[in-house]
Amino acid sequence: MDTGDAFDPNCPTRLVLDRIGDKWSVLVLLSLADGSMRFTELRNRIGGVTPKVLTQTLRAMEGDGLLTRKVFAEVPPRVEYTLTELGHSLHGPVAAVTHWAEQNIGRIMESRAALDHTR
Amino acid sequence: MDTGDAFDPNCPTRLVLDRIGDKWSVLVLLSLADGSMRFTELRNRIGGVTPKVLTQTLRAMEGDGLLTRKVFAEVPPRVEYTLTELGHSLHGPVAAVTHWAEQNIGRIMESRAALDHTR
DNA sequence: CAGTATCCATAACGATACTG
DNA sequence: CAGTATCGTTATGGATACTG
Repeated sequence: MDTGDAFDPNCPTRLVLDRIGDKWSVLVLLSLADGSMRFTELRNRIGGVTPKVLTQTLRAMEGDGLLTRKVFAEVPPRVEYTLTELGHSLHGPVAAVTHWAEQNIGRIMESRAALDHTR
Repeated sequence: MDTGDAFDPNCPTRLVLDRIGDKWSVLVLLSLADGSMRFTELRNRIGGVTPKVLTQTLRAMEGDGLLTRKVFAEVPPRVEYTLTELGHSLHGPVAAVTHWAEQNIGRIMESRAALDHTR
């Protein structure tokens, strides 16, 4: 089995799960899957995210090599965020989870409601 | 595209991602994939988790219908946690992500180190 | 346009001790 | 055995205002 080291505190699973666990990284990944976007484009596409948090998310993903940040020396400034090959390769697995979520959210909501009276 | 509603605040993606985003849910899921386990078994298998947090995790997953909690009226008490069909169905997508993590953790670590001098 | 800076609220997580 | 209770720390995310 390849799940053994998932219980190691230093395991890769933890690191990646921490990344996709935050609210915004997955949304950035899905947004950029179609192509490059600028900061404000991302901000508009992903409703509810503040610039501070979006910046944090982008910097973290850049640090992990999931995307690149390209600054154009223009006025007004332009910054393009683009998924790397590594970032694209994560899209498939993440899409599998989001697809599962869409398929099964109904059952989850039913379970949440149904358990109340048994507790 | 089926990613549209991922940007809806009430979207299923958010709910599921919040669940697998916490440190322990995925480890519980992976642990129970092989079969039922008792509370203390889980606690020993998943190093570093406190009883309080493990209980919280199990209750949340039970509420979502991912696992069942069966209490045996015995002395000493025995409680078995078992993955539901729904829980098992989530194992595949999650395993895809953990597998990706194991395959690509090396590149992530390299990126983290390489970016330092460019900032 | 693309961010930074500052402050704040919350909650996730952990340590420890105790109980049906 | 399988939790619960209490307390404390820290990390995350958000609101708001300002800047190169």
